[in-house]
Amino acid sequence: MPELPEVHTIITDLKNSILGYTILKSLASDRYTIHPDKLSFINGIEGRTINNVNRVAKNILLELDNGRYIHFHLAMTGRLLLREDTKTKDNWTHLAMKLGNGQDIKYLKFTDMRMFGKIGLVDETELTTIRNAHGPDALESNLTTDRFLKLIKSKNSNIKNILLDQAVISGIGNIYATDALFMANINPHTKTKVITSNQAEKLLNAIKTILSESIQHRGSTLPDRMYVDIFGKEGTHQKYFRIYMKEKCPTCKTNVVVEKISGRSTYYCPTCQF
DNA sequence: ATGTTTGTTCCGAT
DNA sequence: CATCGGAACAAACA
Repeated sequence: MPELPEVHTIITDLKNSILGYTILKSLASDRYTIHPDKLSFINGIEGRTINNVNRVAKNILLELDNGRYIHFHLAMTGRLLLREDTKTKDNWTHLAMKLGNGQDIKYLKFTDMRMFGKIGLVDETELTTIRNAHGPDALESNLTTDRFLKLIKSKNSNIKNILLDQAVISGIGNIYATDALFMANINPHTKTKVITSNQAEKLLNAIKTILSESIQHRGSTLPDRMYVDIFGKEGTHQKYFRIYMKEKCPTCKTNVVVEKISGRSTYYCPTCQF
């Protein structure tokens, strides 16, 4: 699924494409769970204008002119697609919205093959709940090494798990956690309690560097093409993966170890990461 | 057929 | 009561 850079790309493109557009009509599938329910969702969004688009962790929020927000989470296989007309048939479409600004018409669709994602209409209180469920954003400028160190030591687990825990620090997923640990020369099994301040600084820098690079590359699209931007185009950061999906360490050519950590494929170099 | 998959949440064990 | 780790959620592909 989309991690922070992919969601960031979607948010940026949406801001440039649909601000000031009104939701003229919407069509929702019966197979998908919509919060609070399909009818109140549709009644709550039709006729409303989109005033802003924001990201909270990997959540996408469209701010409406009635103080409420359309909430999307793409999970593993969700997509938001913006179409100029209705000719394109997109598989697994669970919500389609007709948008207009008095001049032109656009169609915004939410599709999700595996249906782990979320569609909802939330108020300010519910948005606060979503915000409070997440730790600081990985790219937040006031996230210092000291604060990062305290955060990762707040739980007793291995560093790979902690990086994926959105309640600790938000925005990082399996791919970027894997690459950041390689860049910081930290073995993914390392318990956070033994991580030093120097290691934390190096890791935080690696996280910020990798996420920023990926944003420059408009995110990563894996061979299954599950992530594409709102125009249906692939990202290019997969060309710049450091160790994710690699067979040999790019630094020392040792065979990369692939193993599951908490059910997620983790790649690391047994020589360079300790 | 079996094993994969970019995420999150819930439930059981400790 | 808090914390941790694995299973489950569902579908397509190799």
